Amino acid sequence: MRLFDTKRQSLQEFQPLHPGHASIYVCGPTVQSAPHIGHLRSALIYDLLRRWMTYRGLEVTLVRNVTDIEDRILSNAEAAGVPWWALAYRVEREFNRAYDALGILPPTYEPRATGTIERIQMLIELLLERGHAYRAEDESGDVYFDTSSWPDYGELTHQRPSEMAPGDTADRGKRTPADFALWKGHKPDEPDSASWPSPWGRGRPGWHIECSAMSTLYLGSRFDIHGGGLDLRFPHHENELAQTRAAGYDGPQLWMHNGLVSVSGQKMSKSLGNSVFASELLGRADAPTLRYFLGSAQYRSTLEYSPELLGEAEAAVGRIRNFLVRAEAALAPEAAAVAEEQVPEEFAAAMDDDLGVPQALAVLHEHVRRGNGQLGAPSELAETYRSVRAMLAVLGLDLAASGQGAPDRARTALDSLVPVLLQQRQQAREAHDFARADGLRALLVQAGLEIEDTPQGAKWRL
RNA sequence: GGUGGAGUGGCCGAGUGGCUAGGCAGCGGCCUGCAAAGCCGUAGACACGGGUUCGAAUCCCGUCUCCACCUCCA
Repeated sequence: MRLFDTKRQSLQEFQPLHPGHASIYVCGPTVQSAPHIGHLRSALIYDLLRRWMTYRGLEVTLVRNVTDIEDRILSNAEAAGVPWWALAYRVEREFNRAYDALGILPPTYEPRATGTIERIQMLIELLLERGHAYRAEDESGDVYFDTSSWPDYGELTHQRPSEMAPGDTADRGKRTPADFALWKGHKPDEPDSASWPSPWGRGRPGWHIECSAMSTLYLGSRFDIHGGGLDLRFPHHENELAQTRAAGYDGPQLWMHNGLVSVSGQKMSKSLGNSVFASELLGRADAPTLRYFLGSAQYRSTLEYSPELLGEAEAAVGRIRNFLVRAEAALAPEAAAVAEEQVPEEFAAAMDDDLGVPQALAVLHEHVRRGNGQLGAPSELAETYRSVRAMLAVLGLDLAASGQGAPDRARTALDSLVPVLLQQRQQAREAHDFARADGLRALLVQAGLEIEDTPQGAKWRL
Protein backbone atom coordinates (compact mmCIF):
# COMPACT_ATOMS: atom_id res chain seq x y z
CA MET A 1 0.00 0.00 0.00
CA ARG A 2 1.04 3.57 -0.56
CA LEU A 3 0.96 6.33 2.02
CA PHE A 4 1.74 10.02 1.79
CA ASP A 5 4.83 10.94 3.77
CA THR A 6 4.89 14.48 5.10
CA LYS A 7 8.66 14.60 5.21
CA ARG A 8 9.29 13.45 1.65
CA GLN A 9 6.07 15.14 0.44
CA SER A 10 5.14 12.22 -1.73
CA LEU A 11 3.40 8.88 -1.76
CA GLN A 12 5.62 6.10 -0.53
CA GLU A 13 5.21 2.39 -0.90
CA PHE A 14 4.82 1.16 2.65
CA GLN A 15 7.62 -1.27 3.50
CA PRO A 16 7.43 -2.43 7.08
CA LEU A 17 10.75 -2.48 8.90
CA HIS A 18 9.88 -5.96 10.10
CA PRO A 19 8.04 -8.03 7.51
CA GLY A 20 4.53 -8.85 8.57
CA HIS A 21 4.51 -6.25 11.30
CA ALA A 22 3.66 -2.55 11.43
CA SER A 23 4.52 -0.22 14.28
CA ILE A 24 2.54 2.97 14.53
CA TYR A 25 2.71 5.83 16.99
CA VAL A 26 -0.13 8.29 16.98
CA CYS A 27 -0.27 11.52 18.90
CA GLY A 28 -3.20 11.15 21.22
CA PRO A 29 -4.84 13.94 23.09
CA THR A 30 -3.50 16.36 25.61
CA VAL A 31 -6.22 15.74 28.14
CA GLN A 32 -7.03 19.33 28.94
CA SER A 33 -10.65 19.64 27.76
CA ALA A 34 -13.50 17.68 26.25
CA PRO A 35 -12.98 15.76 23.00
CA HIS A 36 -14.37 17.35 19.84
CA ILE A 37 -15.09 16.14 16.34
CA GLY A 38 -11.51 16.76 15.25
CA HIS A 39 -10.14 14.42 17.86
CA LEU A 40 -12.64 11.78 16.79
CA ARG A 41 -11.72 12.14 13.15
CA SER A 42 -8.05 11.82 13.90
CA ALA A 43 -8.51 8.72 16.03
CA LEU A 44 -10.84 7.17 13.47
CA ILE A 45 -8.36 7.66 10.64
CA TYR A 46 -5.67 5.68 12.43
CA ASP A 47 -8.27 3.12 13.43
CA LEU A 48 -9.10 2.65 9.75
CA LEU A 49 -5.41 2.44 8.88
CA ARG A 50 -4.92 -0.18 11.54
CA ARG A 51 -7.96 -2.19 10.46
CA TRP A 52 -6.87 -2.07 6.86
CA MET A 53 -3.31 -3.16 7.64
CA THR A 54 -4.69 -5.97 9.76
CA TYR A 55 -6.90 -7.03 6.88
CA ARG A 56 -3.80 -7.02 4.69
CA GLY A 57 -2.23 -9.52 7.07
CA LEU A 58 0.02 -7.23 9.08
CA GLU A 59 0.32 -7.54 12.80
CA VAL A 60 -0.12 -3.94 13.93
CA THR A 61 1.28 -2.44 17.10
CA LEU A 62 -0.49 0.85 17.62
CA VAL A 63 0.63 3.14 20.41
CA ARG A 64 -1.44 6.19 21.10
CA ASN A 65 -0.25 8.33 23.95
CA VAL A 66 -2.04 10.42 26.50
CA THR A 67 -0.29 13.64 27.39
CA ASP A 68 -1.51 14.17 30.92
CA ILE A 69 0.88 16.83 32.18
CA GLU A 70 1.10 20.11 30.35
CA ASP A 71 0.67 23.85 30.76
CA ARG A 72 -2.95 23.90 29.65
CA ILE A 73 -3.94 21.08 31.94
CA LEU A 74 -2.52 22.99 34.87
CA SER A 75 -4.20 26.24 33.92
CA ASN A 76 -7.56 24.66 33.08
CA ALA A 77 -7.53 22.74 36.33
CA GLU A 78 -6.71 25.83 38.29
CA ALA A 79 -9.53 27.71 36.59
CA ALA A 80 -11.93 24.88 37.41
CA GLY A 81 -10.68 24.61 40.96
CA VAL A 82 -9.80 20.94 40.72
CA PRO A 83 -6.49 19.10 40.98
CA TRP A 84 -4.74 18.85 37.61
CA TRP A 85 -4.60 15.06 37.82
CA ALA A 86 -8.34 14.86 38.45
CA LEU A 87 -9.04 16.98 35.37
CA ALA A 88 -6.61 14.99 33.25
CA TYR A 89 -8.11 11.67 34.30
CA ARG A 90 -11.70 12.80 33.84
CA VAL A 91 -10.94 14.08 30.34
CA GLU A 92 -8.99 10.94 29.50
CA ARG A 93 -12.00 8.84 30.43
CA GLU A 94 -14.22 11.08 28.35
CA PHE A 95 -11.97 10.53 25.36
CA ASN A 96 -12.06 6.81 25.81
CA ARG A 97 -15.82 6.72 26.12
CA ALA A 98 -16.10 8.68 22.87
CA TYR A 99 -13.63 6.35 21.13
CA ASP A 100 -15.55 3.31 22.34
CA ALA A 101 -18.86 4.78 21.24
CA LEU A 102 -17.45 5.19 17.74
CA GLY A 103 -16.11 1.67 17.63
CA ILE A 104 -12.52 2.87 17.53
CA LEU A 105 -10.51 -0.16 18.59
CA PRO A 106 -8.32 0.35 21.63
CA PRO A 107 -4.67 0.83 20.70
CA THR A 108 -2.20 -1.86 21.57
CA TYR A 109 -0.99 0.37 24.36
CA GLU A 110 -1.87 3.81 25.63
CA PRO A 111 1.00 5.22 27.66
CA ARG A 112 0.75 8.37 29.74
CA ALA A 113 3.36 11.08 29.89
CA THR A 114 3.31 10.96 33.70
CA GLY A 115 4.18 7.28 33.53
CA THR A 116 7.21 7.91 31.36
CA ILE A 117 9.09 10.50 33.43
CA GLU A 118 12.14 8.30 33.90
CA ARG A 119 12.51 7.73 30.20
CA ILE A 120 11.98 11.44 29.51
CA GLN A 121 14.76 12.32 31.91
CA MET A 122 17.06 9.78 30.33
CA LEU A 123 16.47 11.40 26.93
CA ILE A 124 17.16 14.87 28.27
CA GLU A 125 20.34 13.58 29.89
CA LEU A 126 21.41 12.15 26.54
CA LEU A 127 20.69 15.43 24.79
CA LEU A 128 22.73 17.37 27.36
CA GLU A 129 25.65 14.95 27.03
CA ARG A 130 25.60 15.19 23.27
CA GLY A 131 25.57 18.98 23.32
CA HIS A 132 22.07 19.42 21.94
CA ALA A 133 20.54 20.81 25.09
CA TYR A 134 21.47 23.33 27.75
CA ARG A 135 20.32 24.36 31.16
CA ALA A 136 18.73 27.79 31.24
CA GLU A 137 21.10 30.57 32.12
CA ASP A 138 18.69 31.93 34.71
CA GLU A 139 17.59 30.23 37.91
CA SER A 140 14.41 28.73 36.39
CA GLY A 141 15.68 25.16 36.31
CA ASP A 142 14.53 24.86 32.69
CA VAL A 143 16.37 22.77 30.13
CA TYR A 144 16.14 23.73 26.47
CA PHE A 145 16.82 22.00 23.20
CA ASP A 146 19.49 23.87 21.29
CA THR A 147 18.09 24.11 17.76
CA SER A 148 21.27 25.70 16.43
CA SER A 149 23.18 22.54 17.38
CA TRP A 150 21.02 20.38 15.15
CA PRO A 151 21.66 21.09 11.44
CA ASP A 152 18.63 19.11 10.33
CA TYR A 153 16.23 21.20 12.39
CA GLY A 154 13.28 22.01 10.13
CA GLU A 155 13.63 18.85 8.03
CA LEU A 156 10.07 17.69 8.60
CA THR A 157 8.31 20.89 7.55
CA HIS A 158 11.06 22.14 5.23
CA GLN A 159 11.63 25.36 7.01
CA ARG A 160 14.75 27.20 8.01
CA PRO A 161 14.74 28.73 11.45
CA SER A 162 16.20 31.94 10.04
CA GLU A 163 13.18 32.41 7.79
CA MET A 164 10.51 31.69 10.31
CA ALA A 165 8.51 34.47 11.82
CA PRO A 166 10.31 35.45 14.99
CA GLY A 167 8.90 33.78 18.07
CA ASP A 168 8.46 34.95 21.58
CA THR A 169 11.88 36.10 22.71
CA ALA A 170 10.70 37.04 26.16
CA ASP A 171 10.83 33.40 27.26
CA ARG A 172 13.02 32.88 30.23
CA GLY A 173 16.55 31.71 29.78
CA LYS A 174 16.42 30.69 26.11
CA ARG A 175 19.38 31.33 23.86
CA THR A 176 17.29 31.73 20.72
CA PRO A 177 13.54 31.97 20.22
CA ALA A 178 13.42 28.71 18.26
CA ASP A 179 14.77 26.71 21.20
CA PHE A 180 12.12 24.86 23.13
CA ALA A 181 11.77 23.47 26.63
CA LEU A 182 12.66 19.87 27.37
CA TRP A 183 12.22 20.29 31.08
CA LYS A 184 10.39 23.02 32.92
CA GLY A 185 11.60 23.94 36.38
CA HIS A 186 9.00 23.88 39.11
CA LYS A 187 7.34 27.23 39.76
CA PRO A 188 6.22 28.16 43.27
CA ASP A 189 2.63 28.81 42.14
CA GLU A 190 2.28 25.36 40.58
CA PRO A 191 1.18 22.34 42.61
CA ASP A 192 3.97 20.20 44.04
CA SER A 193 2.26 17.15 42.61
CA ALA A 194 3.01 18.50 39.13
CA SER A 195 6.75 18.16 39.55
CA TRP A 196 9.28 15.36 39.71
CA PRO A 197 12.82 15.32 41.04
CA SER A 198 15.50 15.47 38.38
CA PRO A 199 19.22 16.15 38.01
CA TRP A 200 18.19 19.71 37.12
CA GLY A 201 15.93 20.22 40.07
CA ARG A 202 12.24 19.56 40.53
CA GLY A 203 10.18 20.14 37.45
CA ARG A 204 8.04 18.64 34.74
CA PRO A 205 8.55 17.65 31.11
CA GLY A 206 8.14 20.19 28.34
CA TRP A 207 5.65 19.54 25.62
CA HIS A 208 7.14 17.37 22.78
CA ILE A 209 9.66 15.33 24.76
CA GLU A 210 7.05 12.89 26.06
CA CYS A 211 6.34 11.70 22.54
CA SER A 212 10.02 11.08 21.80
CA ALA A 213 10.19 9.11 25.02
CA MET A 214 7.06 7.03 24.56
CA SER A 215 7.51 6.25 20.89
CA THR A 216 11.06 4.99 21.22
CA LEU A 217 10.37 3.21 24.50
CA TYR A 218 7.53 1.11 23.16
CA LEU A 219 8.31 0.88 19.45
CA GLY A 220 12.09 1.07 19.46
CA SER A 221 14.61 3.41 17.91
CA ARG A 222 13.14 2.87 14.48
CA PHE A 223 9.48 2.37 13.82
CA ASP A 224 7.21 2.50 10.83
CA ILE A 225 4.73 5.34 11.07
CA HIS A 226 4.14 8.42 13.16
CA GLY A 227 0.74 10.02 12.81
CA GLY A 228 -1.10 13.04 14.06
CA GLY A 229 -3.10 16.09 13.11
CA LEU A 230 -1.89 18.52 10.49
CA ASP A 231 -1.62 21.23 13.09
CA LEU A 232 0.93 19.17 14.98
CA ARG A 233 3.47 19.23 12.17
CA PHE A 234 5.00 22.33 13.58
CA PRO A 235 6.21 22.83 16.19
CA HIS A 236 5.29 19.57 17.89
CA HIS A 237 6.48 16.99 15.39
CA GLU A 238 9.37 19.06 14.11
CA ASN A 239 10.67 19.37 17.64
CA GLU A 240 9.93 15.76 18.44
CA LEU A 241 11.89 14.58 15.42
CA ALA A 242 14.84 16.83 16.26
CA GLN A 243 14.96 15.55 19.85
CA THR A 244 14.58 11.93 18.92
CA ARG A 245 17.33 12.01 16.34
CA ALA A 246 19.64 14.28 18.31
CA ALA A 247 19.43 11.79 21.18
CA GLY A 248 20.63 9.09 18.83
CA TYR A 249 17.41 7.38 17.81
CA ASP A 250 16.10 7.08 14.29
CA GLY A 251 12.40 7.72 14.78
CA PRO A 252 9.67 6.92 12.31
CA GLN A 253 10.32 6.13 8.66
CA LEU A 254 7.08 7.78 7.57
CA TRP A 255 5.05 10.72 8.87
CA MET A 256 1.30 10.88 8.34
CA HIS A 257 -0.77 13.96 9.01
CA ASN A 258 -4.53 14.06 8.92
CA GLY A 259 -6.56 17.06 7.83
CA LEU A 260 -8.62 19.13 10.21
CA VAL A 261 -12.35 19.61 10.56
CA SER A 262 -13.97 22.90 9.65
CA VAL A 263 -17.36 24.24 10.60
CA SER A 264 -18.99 26.66 8.17
CA GLY A 265 -15.70 26.93 6.36
CA GLN A 266 -13.93 28.03 9.47
CA LYS A 267 -11.45 26.19 11.56
CA MET A 268 -12.84 25.09 14.86
CA SER A 269 -11.39 27.08 17.69
CA LYS A 270 -12.23 28.03 21.18
CA SER A 271 -12.09 31.72 20.40
CA LEU A 272 -14.71 31.35 17.65
CA GLY A 273 -16.82 29.18 19.91
CA ASN A 274 -17.71 26.88 17.03
CA SER A 275 -16.35 23.62 18.39
CA VAL A 276 -18.49 20.57 17.83
CA PHE A 277 -17.96 18.33 20.81
CA ALA A 278 -18.04 14.57 20.83
CA SER A 279 -20.85 14.55 23.35
CA GLU A 280 -23.25 16.47 21.10
CA LEU A 281 -22.18 14.58 18.00
CA LEU A 282 -22.85 11.23 19.64
CA GLY A 283 -26.31 12.47 20.50
CA ARG A 284 -27.04 13.40 16.90
CA ALA A 285 -26.21 10.23 15.04
CA ASP A 286 -25.37 6.61 15.64
CA ALA A 287 -21.87 5.23 15.43
CA PRO A 288 -22.02 3.93 11.85
CA THR A 289 -23.35 7.27 10.60
CA LEU A 290 -20.58 9.13 12.38
CA ARG A 291 -17.92 6.76 11.09
CA TYR A 292 -19.33 7.10 7.59
CA PHE A 293 -19.44 10.87 7.84
CA LEU A 294 -15.93 11.15 9.25
CA GLY A 295 -14.69 8.87 6.48
CA SER A 296 -16.44 10.75 3.70
CA ALA A 297 -13.43 12.94 3.08
CA GLN A 298 -9.99 11.54 2.36
CA TYR A 299 -7.93 11.72 5.53
CA ARG A 300 -5.61 14.46 4.29
CA SER A 301 -8.44 16.77 3.23
CA THR A 302 -10.26 19.20 5.40
CA LEU A 303 -13.61 17.76 6.43
CA GLU A 304 -16.48 20.18 6.58
CA TYR A 305 -19.03 19.56 9.29
CA SER A 306 -22.67 20.58 9.17
CA PRO A 307 -25.89 18.93 10.33
CA GLU A 308 -26.95 18.65 6.68
CA LEU A 309 -23.82 16.71 5.76
CA LEU A 310 -24.34 14.46 8.73
CA GLY A 311 -27.87 13.90 7.46
CA GLU A 312 -26.50 12.84 4.10
CA ALA A 313 -24.27 10.32 5.79
CA GLU A 314 -27.26 9.02 7.67
CA ALA A 315 -29.19 8.53 4.42
CA ALA A 316 -26.26 6.70 2.87
CA VAL A 317 -25.89 4.41 5.86
CA GLY A 318 -29.64 3.81 5.84
CA ARG A 319 -29.39 2.65 2.27
CA ILE A 320 -26.74 0.13 3.17
CA ARG A 321 -28.66 -1.02 6.22
CA ASN A 322 -31.83 -1.50 4.13
CA PHE A 323 -29.91 -3.69 1.76
CA LEU A 324 -28.63 -5.89 4.57
CA VAL A 325 -32.14 -6.35 5.94
CA ARG A 326 -33.53 -7.32 2.55
CA ALA A 327 -30.64 -9.57 1.66
CA GLU A 328 -30.83 -11.41 4.95
CA ALA A 329 -34.52 -11.92 4.47
CA ALA A 330 -33.95 -13.23 0.96
CA LEU A 331 -31.04 -15.51 1.76
CA ALA A 332 -30.94 -18.80 3.56
CA PRO A 333 -29.10 -18.41 6.86
CA GLU A 334 -26.14 -20.49 5.71
CA ALA A 335 -25.81 -18.39 2.54
CA ALA A 336 -25.77 -15.24 4.62
CA ALA A 337 -23.13 -16.60 6.96
CA VAL A 338 -19.86 -14.93 6.26
CA ALA A 339 -17.08 -17.47 6.23
CA GLU A 340 -14.17 -15.86 4.46
CA GLU A 341 -14.52 -12.16 4.28
CA GLN A 342 -12.99 -10.98 1.06
CA VAL A 343 -13.31 -7.39 -0.11
CA PRO A 344 -13.60 -6.59 -3.82
CA GLU A 345 -10.43 -5.76 -5.66
CA GLU A 346 -11.47 -2.16 -6.41
CA PHE A 347 -12.15 -1.64 -2.73
CA ALA A 348 -8.72 -2.96 -1.83
CA ALA A 349 -7.10 -0.81 -4.49
CA ALA A 350 -8.80 2.29 -3.07
CA MET A 351 -7.70 1.50 0.47
CA ASP A 352 -4.16 0.71 -0.68
CA ASP A 353 -3.95 4.11 -2.35
CA ASP A 354 -3.24 6.31 0.65
CA LEU A 355 -6.33 5.07 2.45
CA GLY A 356 -8.84 6.20 -0.19
CA VAL A 357 -11.90 5.71 1.96
CA PRO A 358 -14.21 7.90 -0.21
CA GLN A 359 -13.47 5.71 -3.22
CA ALA A 360 -13.87 2.63 -1.09
CA LEU A 361 -17.30 3.90 -0.06
CA ALA A 362 -18.17 4.34 -3.72
CA VAL A 363 -17.31 0.68 -4.33
CA LEU A 364 -19.46 -0.24 -1.37
CA HIS A 365 -22.42 1.68 -2.80
CA GLU A 366 -21.98 0.09 -6.19
CA HIS A 367 -22.24 -3.32 -4.57
CA VAL A 368 -25.29 -2.32 -2.58
CA ARG A 369 -27.05 -1.19 -5.72
CA ARG A 370 -26.08 -4.36 -7.53
CA GLY A 371 -27.28 -6.42 -4.58
CA ASN A 372 -30.61 -4.65 -4.51
CA GLY A 373 -31.05 -5.74 -8.09
CA GLN A 374 -30.20 -9.34 -7.21
CA LEU A 375 -32.76 -9.85 -4.48
CA GLY A 376 -34.52 -12.38 -6.69
CA ALA A 377 -31.34 -14.28 -7.53
CA PRO A 378 -30.05 -15.84 -4.30
CA SER A 379 -26.81 -17.31 -5.59
CA GLU A 380 -25.60 -13.99 -7.04
CA LEU A 381 -26.99 -12.11 -4.10
CA ALA A 382 -25.10 -14.22 -1.59
CA GLU A 383 -21.78 -13.26 -3.11
CA THR A 384 -22.62 -9.57 -3.23
CA TYR A 385 -23.92 -9.72 0.31
CA ARG A 386 -20.71 -11.27 1.58
CA SER A 387 -18.63 -8.66 -0.22
CA VAL A 388 -20.66 -5.90 1.35
CA ARG A 389 -20.27 -7.44 4.78
CA ALA A 390 -16.54 -7.75 4.28
CA MET A 391 -16.23 -4.10 3.31
CA LEU A 392 -18.34 -3.01 6.24
CA ALA A 393 -16.17 -5.05 8.59
CA VAL A 394 -12.99 -3.40 7.34
CA LEU A 395 -14.56 0.03 7.71
CA GLY A 396 -15.80 -0.83 11.16
CA LEU A 397 -19.37 -0.07 10.12
CA ASP A 398 -21.30 -2.32 12.42
CA LEU A 399 -24.72 -2.43 10.83
CA ALA A 400 -25.93 -5.64 12.42
CA ALA A 401 -29.17 -5.65 10.51
CA SER A 402 -31.55 -7.55 12.67
CA GLY A 403 -31.44 -6.18 16.18
CA GLN A 404 -28.99 -8.41 17.98
CA GLY A 405 -28.89 -8.74 21.70
CA ALA A 406 -31.65 -9.21 24.17
CA PRO A 407 -34.81 -7.35 23.23
CA ASP A 408 -35.72 -4.72 25.78
CA ARG A 409 -39.19 -4.33 27.18
CA ALA A 410 -40.08 -1.39 24.97
CA ARG A 411 -39.09 -3.40 21.95
CA THR A 412 -41.19 -6.32 23.17
CA ALA A 413 -44.16 -3.99 23.51
CA LEU A 414 -43.66 -2.67 19.98
CA ASP A 415 -43.36 -6.19 18.63
CA SER A 416 -46.84 -6.94 19.89
CA LEU A 417 -48.50 -3.59 19.15
CA VAL A 418 -47.20 -2.67 15.71
CA PRO A 419 -48.46 -5.80 13.92
CA VAL A 420 -51.95 -5.09 15.24
CA LEU A 421 -51.91 -1.62 13.72
CA LEU A 422 -50.48 -2.92 10.49
CA GLN A 423 -53.21 -5.53 10.33
CA GLN A 424 -55.87 -2.87 10.85
CA ARG A 425 -54.28 -0.84 8.07
CA GLN A 426 -54.33 -3.87 5.80
CA GLN A 427 -58.01 -4.41 6.51
CA ALA A 428 -58.72 -0.76 5.74
CA ARG A 429 -56.81 -1.06 2.47
CA GLU A 430 -58.77 -4.13 1.49
CA ALA A 431 -61.94 -2.22 2.24
CA HIS A 432 -60.59 0.66 0.12
CA ASP A 433 -60.81 2.91 3.14
CA PHE A 434 -57.53 4.62 2.18
CA ALA A 435 -58.03 7.59 4.45
CA ARG A 436 -58.00 5.28 7.44
CA ALA A 437 -55.13 3.22 6.03
CA ASP A 438 -52.98 6.29 5.42
CA GLY A 439 -53.88 7.65 8.83
CA LEU A 440 -52.58 4.52 10.49
CA ARG A 441 -49.41 4.63 8.43
CA ALA A 442 -48.85 8.28 9.30
CA LEU A 443 -49.25 7.41 12.96
CA LEU A 444 -46.57 4.74 12.75
CA VAL A 445 -44.21 6.92 10.75
CA GLN A 446 -44.64 9.76 13.21
CA ALA A 447 -43.73 7.39 15.99
CA GLY A 448 -40.40 6.88 14.23
CA LEU A 449 -41.05 3.63 12.38
CA GLU A 450 -40.38 2.88 8.76
CA ILE A 451 -43.14 1.05 6.96
CA GLU A 452 -42.34 -0.88 3.83
CA ASP A 453 -44.99 -2.59 1.74
CA THR A 454 -43.73 -5.72 0.07
CA PRO A 455 -45.40 -8.53 -1.87
CA GLN A 456 -45.25 -10.49 1.40
CA GLY A 457 -47.09 -7.77 3.28
CA ALA A 458 -46.05 -4.73 5.22
CA LYS A 459 -42.78 -4.78 7.13
CA TRP A 460 -41.67 -2.37 9.77
CA ARG A 461 -38.50 -1.30 11.49
CA LEU A 462 -37.37 1.44 13.78
C1' G B 1 8.12 37.35 4.68
C1' G B 2 8.70 31.70 5.00
C1' U B 3 6.62 26.44 4.57
C1' G B 4 2.91 23.16 2.89
C1' G B 5 -1.99 21.98 0.74
C1' A B 6 -6.20 23.04 -2.38
C1' G B 7 -9.80 25.28 -6.22
C1' U B 8 -14.56 19.83 -10.07
C1' G B 9 -22.17 20.40 -11.29
C1' G B 10 -27.31 22.93 -6.14
C1' C B 11 -24.18 20.44 -1.99
C1' C B 12 -20.36 16.80 -0.55
C1' G B 13 -16.64 14.24 -3.08
C1' A B 14 -13.49 10.75 -6.63
C1' G B 15 -10.92 11.15 -11.02
C1' U B 16 -3.71 12.65 -12.95
C1' G B 17 -3.87 12.77 -21.24
C1' G B 18 -8.99 9.62 -24.64
C1' C B 19 -13.54 4.92 -22.15
C1' U B 20 -18.68 10.81 -18.40
C1' A B 21 -16.87 7.42 -9.73
C1' G B 22 -20.28 7.52 -5.81
C1' G B 23 -23.74 9.83 -2.29
C1' C B 24 -27.53 13.67 -1.11
C1' A B 25 -30.92 16.96 -3.57
C1' G B 26 -33.66 17.44 -8.83
C1' C B 27 -36.31 15.51 -13.15
C1' G B 28 -38.68 11.21 -16.00
C1' G B 29 -40.15 6.05 -15.84
C1' C B 30 -41.22 1.13 -13.42
C1' C B 31 -43.55 -0.66 -8.91
C1' U B 32 -47.83 1.12 -5.44
C1' G B 33 -54.84 2.44 -4.20
C1' C B 34 -51.43 6.71 -2.97
C1' A B 35 -46.82 6.78 -0.70
C1' A B 36 -42.20 4.96 1.31
C1' A B 37 -38.27 1.72 0.02
C1' G B 38 -35.99 -0.19 -4.31
C1' C B 39 -34.69 -0.47 -9.55
C1' C B 40 -33.94 1.88 -14.49
C1' G B 41 -33.04 6.33 -17.10
C1' U B 42 -31.61 11.61 -17.15
C1' A B 43 -29.62 16.74 -16.64
C1' G B 44 -25.60 19.60 -14.74
C1' A B 45 -18.61 20.63 -13.67
C1' C B 46 -13.79 20.92 -14.11
C1' A B 47 -11.13 29.02 -10.67
C1' C B 48 -9.26 32.30 -14.94
C1' G B 49 -5.93 33.27 -19.33
C1' G B 50 -2.45 31.26 -22.57
C1' G B 51 0.39 26.96 -24.42
C1' U B 52 1.69 21.57 -25.71
C1' U B 53 -1.28 17.63 -28.17
C1' C B 54 -5.11 14.43 -33.07
C1' G B 55 -7.27 14.87 -28.06
C1' A B 56 -6.47 18.38 -21.53
C1' A B 57 -10.33 18.36 -15.38
C1' U B 58 -5.58 15.77 -15.98
C1' C B 59 0.83 18.12 -18.69
C1' C B 60 3.53 23.26 -19.07
C1' C B 61 3.56 28.81 -18.16
C1' G B 62 1.13 32.91 -16.00
C1' U B 63 -2.90 35.07 -12.98
C1' C B 64 -6.57 35.00 -9.16
C1' U B 65 -8.76 32.93 -4.81
C1' C B 66 -9.01 29.91 -0.45
C1' C B 67 -7.02 26.89 3.68
C1' A B 68 -3.27 25.26 7.30
C1' C B 69 1.35 26.12 9.99
C1' C B 70 5.54 29.70 11.49
C1' U B 71 6.37 27.89 19.35
C1' C B 72 -1.71 26.81 22.44
C1' C B 73 -4.04 23.02 18.87
C1' A B 74 -6.55 16.55 16.38
